[in-house]
Formats: sequence, C-alpha cells, structure tokens
Amino acid sequence: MVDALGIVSALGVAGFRLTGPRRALADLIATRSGHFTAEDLLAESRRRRLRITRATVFRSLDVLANLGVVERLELPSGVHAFVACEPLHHHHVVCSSCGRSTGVADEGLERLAQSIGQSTGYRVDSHRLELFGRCPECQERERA
Amino acid sequence: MVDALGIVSALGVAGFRLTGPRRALADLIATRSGHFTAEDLLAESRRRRLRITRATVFRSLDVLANLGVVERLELPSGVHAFVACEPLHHHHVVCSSCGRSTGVADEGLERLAQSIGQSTGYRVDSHRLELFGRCPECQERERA
DNA sequence: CGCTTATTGCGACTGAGTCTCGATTGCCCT
DNA sequence: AGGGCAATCGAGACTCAGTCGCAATAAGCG
Repeated sequence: MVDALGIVSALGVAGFRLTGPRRALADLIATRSGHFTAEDLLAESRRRRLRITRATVFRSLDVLANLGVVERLELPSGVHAFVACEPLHHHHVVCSSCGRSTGVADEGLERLAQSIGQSTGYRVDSHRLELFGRCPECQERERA
Repeated sequence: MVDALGIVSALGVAGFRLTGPRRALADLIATRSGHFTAEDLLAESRRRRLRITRATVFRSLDVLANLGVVERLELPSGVHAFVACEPLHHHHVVCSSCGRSTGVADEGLERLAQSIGQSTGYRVDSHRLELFGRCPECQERERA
C-alpha cells in the first residue's frame, strides 16, 4: 500500500506541478489494493464526480511510471495495467484471481540477467519480469 | 532461425489445416531474423501480392503463439511483437537496436520464481521475462 | 468425387491511447 | 499580494491495433 501523499511529494520533488487532477489521481491510486487500468481510474473519478479527462489520466500515469511510482505491466490477457509501488522494487507478483500484487525484492535476478548476457553475448541493459499466480488469501479461499 | 517447414508441421501435428495463408505466413515468419509485428507481416504479404487479410494474420499468430512456435512480447516502447522460437526456450533477449533476438535457456529462473513464491506466499504458476540490450553485432558496429 | 466443417475474406466495428489547441492555473519573482 | 509565464488541463476529434460476424471457400476425410 502506498499513500497519496507519497505520490504527490514524489511529483513535487521531481519538479512537477501539484495540480488538482494530479492530487485527485494520487488519491485514487492510493486506495487501490491491486492493479488497475487507466479505465478503472477514469471510471472511479467519474463516480466521484471529479472532472478528470481520459487524456489527463493517461498523461499522469505516464509521468508516474517514469518516476517509478507506478509500474506498467501487461496481464496475461494482454490488458495493460498499473500497480503502485515503492521505487525500489522493480518486479511484481500479481494474483491472477484477485489482482492484488506484491513487490518483489530483487533476489538474484540482476545476477541472472548478467549471466544470460554472458552466455548470449548481449549487453543486457534492461529487463522486465512479471510473475503470475495465486496470493495466499486466494489460495486459502479456494481451499474452502 | 526457424524454418517454414517446422512451423507448418507444428500446425499439422496439432491438427490444424495446412491452408495457403498459413503456409505463406510460415514462410514470412521464417525469413524474419528478429522480432516482428502483425503489421510487419501484413505489409510484407502485401508487398509480395499474397492475398492475406489482417484478420487472418492475427488469427494465425494466435494459433502459433498457443502452439509455442512464436512468442508474444511487448517491447519497452509498448509495441506488441512476436519472435519465432524453439518451443523449449521460454524467454528471449531482444536487441534494442536491430531487433534480432536470441532464445535463452532457462538458467535458474524457474528456481528464482519458486524462491520468490516462497518469500511472498504466492503460488506462482506463470511468469514472463523479457530482456533488452545490444546484440554482439550491434555492439561491434557501435564501436566503429 | 462429394461432404463436412475449419478457415478465410471482407468490411464494419471497438476501444485504448494520442493529438491539437485554446483555456486554466500552479508557481516563481518582485 | 499580484502579475506573468510556462506547464497543465479539458474537450473532442482522431488513429490504429485488434476483433467480430457472416457468407464464401477449400482442406481433408471417406
């Protein structure tokens, strides 16, 4: 869970203006427990009678993704989604049942990427890892 | 590099009909050295005056992706692309300069995924890893 | 050689994401 | 406190990848 203030201040520190729409979106993002799509935010903002347009949602998510405050990911279905995250983690485990997601400390992936670089001759400079499965709660619920 | 015959026979083995369009697409895919988009195939097929429609390209890529003959991937730019691959490898290193890609033998990623499962409590049942960098040739060329 | 049914072409459609441009509004400076 | 400028926003048209439904075609089987 990430709080709205953290998101807003990340924007501030990076030199972006703290506008109404951005604060509102930070709020919406902070209350999401799992991953969410741009449409989700848009729908929720309409529900709350906030006046935020599609373009603004996309533009803001773009900025936040660049800051590393949210991470862009593609679900197995092909749908694009986002998760709020601490800037340190760079990967996530996503629950394919409830959508909740958890940050993953980099347990040796960096090293793995390097060793793959070695064996293929590529100079690997970025990678993307997405894991999908069932979160503990959903496993429990399914047993019942 | 994968040959057209391999692709066609994979279709045959799986019980799909060996139609004209599918053979033609297998050909187009086999001549690609790097990754390619659906539009790439479509454009090339028009260039060669093959009569293949957009829908057919997408439908075929779908089938081939399910068979594991091609892998669907998302480039850092957000563009969807495909690479032909041996059914054994499940990941690729993609050259961000020339687009060529190389299959990666699973060097401990399976184990890594498991250990991440352990530490987060998730039952991880699928994952996706994409690596981006410069291939040996492009590194060479850039030095010059 | 015909039958059956998977597959194709066609063309309309959908929906995510982008773009342009005039109107706002943070924010800095004094 | 208030003025000015650039960043940002809203509105709405637009693009373009990918999908869909249906009638026509053609694999593959007997």
